[in-house]
Amino acid sequence: MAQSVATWNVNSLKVRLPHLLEWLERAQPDVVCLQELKCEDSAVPRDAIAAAGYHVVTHGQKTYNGVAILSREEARDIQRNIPGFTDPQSRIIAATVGETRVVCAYFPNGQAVGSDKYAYKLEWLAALTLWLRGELERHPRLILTGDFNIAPDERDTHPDWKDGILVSPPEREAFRALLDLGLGDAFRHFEQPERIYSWWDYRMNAWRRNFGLRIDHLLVTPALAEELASCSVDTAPRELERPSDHAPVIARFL
DNA sequence: ATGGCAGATGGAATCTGA
Repeated sequence: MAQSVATWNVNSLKVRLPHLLEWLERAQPDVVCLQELKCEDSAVPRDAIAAAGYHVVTHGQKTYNGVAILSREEARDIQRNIPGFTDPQSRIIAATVGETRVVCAYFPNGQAVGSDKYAYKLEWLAALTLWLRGELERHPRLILTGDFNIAPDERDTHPDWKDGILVSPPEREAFRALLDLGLGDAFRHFEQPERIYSWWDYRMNAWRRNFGLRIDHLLVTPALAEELASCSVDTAPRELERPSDHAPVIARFL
């Protein structure tokens, strides 16, 4: 099986490619789920990814969204977006790697509580949950990972973070509904230091103040939870020049 | 401190992100 699975919202695959390649070399993940490629499938730098030792499957989109799964072992049974949920935005790609079903997701942001985009976010979350209920019956070894755009509870926000989008009760209830399907938060499977986040706004000197949110997650079924060895945020890439505003999160298995 | 940043598009100003 995969020994490690990571997620990283790269905020433009084109701009972040050097960071990605450097990180693959250092962290040596077996599976990497990427979000916000911001490019079409035809613009994915496949040669550079192959040279780094990874297969890649993508569900790209021009300008916004776009997701990919990189894997040491070739991915199979690839699915794009949620069946039966018509969505012009490329937010999901799922595939099987080894014995593990990997669902890579870029959850909608929602913009502001009460907005049209917020309504879309909640509809999308409901469709995702309904779909996953069936997927979990077929795949005892499943990992749902990506940029959830939800900070699950107060531990996942800087103490000064006020209410609003990403932390509203309906969003947190939707996150809870995913856990209620039988999934566990890999990060919370372990004792963790306080104030660990995965995203920091480019503005406000947020990174230097650690004014962040933990919104990038890996949720696993019990069969995978039993094999978890660690789960941590790797903040090193956030220190680089022209960083993504998200840091990669990686789960390692026994 | 919720802005003032960053990326894409297109070739300036606007949209989106979170």
